[in-house]
Amino acid sequence: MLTKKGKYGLKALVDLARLAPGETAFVSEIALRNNIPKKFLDTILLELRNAGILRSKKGPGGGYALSQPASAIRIGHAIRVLDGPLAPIRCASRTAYEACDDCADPETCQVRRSMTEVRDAIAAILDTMTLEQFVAAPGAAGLVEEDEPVKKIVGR
Amino acid sequence: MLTKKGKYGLKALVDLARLAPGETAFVSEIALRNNIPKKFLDTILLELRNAGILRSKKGPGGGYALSQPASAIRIGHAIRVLDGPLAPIRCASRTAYEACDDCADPETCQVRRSMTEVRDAIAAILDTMTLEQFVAAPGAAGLVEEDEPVKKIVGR
DNA sequence: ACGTTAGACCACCAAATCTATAGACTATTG
DNA sequence: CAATAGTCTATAGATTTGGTGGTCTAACGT
Repeated sequence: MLTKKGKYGLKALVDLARLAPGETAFVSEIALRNNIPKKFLDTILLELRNAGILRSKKGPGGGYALSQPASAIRIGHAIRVLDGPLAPIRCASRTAYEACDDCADPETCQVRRSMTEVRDAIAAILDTMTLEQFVAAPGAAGLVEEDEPVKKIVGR
Repeated sequence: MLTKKGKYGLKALVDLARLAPGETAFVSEIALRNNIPKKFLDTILLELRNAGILRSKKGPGGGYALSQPASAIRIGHAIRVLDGPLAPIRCASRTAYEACDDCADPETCQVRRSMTEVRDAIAAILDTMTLEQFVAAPGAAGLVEEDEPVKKIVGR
C-alpha cells in the first residue's frame, strides 16, 4: 500500500520538479498547492532530505529543492524511503528480505513465489520510472481518458 | 501489502487444493499443517466461504473444501476478498475506485497515473494466475533461487 | 554588528484505524 | 450427544496521520 505519506511525498516531488532550476520552494507553499497538512509535509520532506533526495536551506530565502536533476531520481527509491519495501510481503523483498516465522521452508512457499513475481513487476515499473518521466506524463503514458490540457501551476 | 490474513488465506487455499476431489478438511487440520492460529483461520475461511470460494459443512464429518475446481479460482479474487483492492492506492483501483480528498483533479494526478500502471501490472499477474497454477509451481515457475537474470520490462 | 525574523528542524503527543488474536457461546448435523 | 462450523465481543499492539510547541540557523534591515 502506498500510504498518504508516500503519496504526499510524491506529490511534493512533482511540485519541486516543476520549479525552474536553482529555484527553491517553502514547505508552506508546497503544502498549500497540494492540499497537504503543513506539519506532516515537514516530516516527509525531512525524510526525503535525509535520504539525499532533497536538499534544503534554512533562513529567509531558504526552502527545499531537488538535490539531483529529476531524471536521476527514481520513483521506487522515494517510495521505499517513505513507505518501506515495495514487495507486498516481506519474504518477497529483495532489498529487505525477512523470513516469515510461520513458513517452514521459504524455498517451497507458493505464496512467496507468486509474491516475488508481483514484486518484480512492481519494481520493474517503479525503479525504472524517473521523476522526470513521472512529471512529464501528461498524455504520454498509458492512461488517457480525455483531452485534459495539462494544467500548469505557474506562479504563486 | 499482503497482510497475514491474506497470506494465511492463500496458504489455506493451497492446502485445500491439494486434497483429493470430494475430500474436506477441518479448520484445525489446516491450521496445524500451516502454522496458522486456529481462531484466526476460522474467520479467514469464513470470509472465503461467504465470497463463494469455499464451501463448508457443519457437524461430524464436516469441514471445508473448495467450492470450484482449483483451475477456476483466481488468486487475485481471493486476495481482494481478504485484503481489499489490489491497487496500491484507492484512486488507482478499478474494482473499488474512490477519489482522494486532497486531489483537485484525479485526471491529471501523476501519482494516480503511475499507480494505475502498477495496479495493472499486479492485476495482470494475480488475476491470471489460478489456484491450480499456484499449487503446481514447485520449481517450475519463474522463480529461480540463484541470481535472477529475469527482470524484464516488457512494454506497457 | 546586531537584533529580527522566516523558515527548516526536532521531539513528543494523540486520535483513529488496522492487525492479529483470544474466549465464550450458538447452531447444525451425524 | 459430540464434533465441528459459525458468531459475537474484546483487546493488545502497531501503524498511520496528523498536531503542538518549541529550537536552531542564516539572511536582511537598521
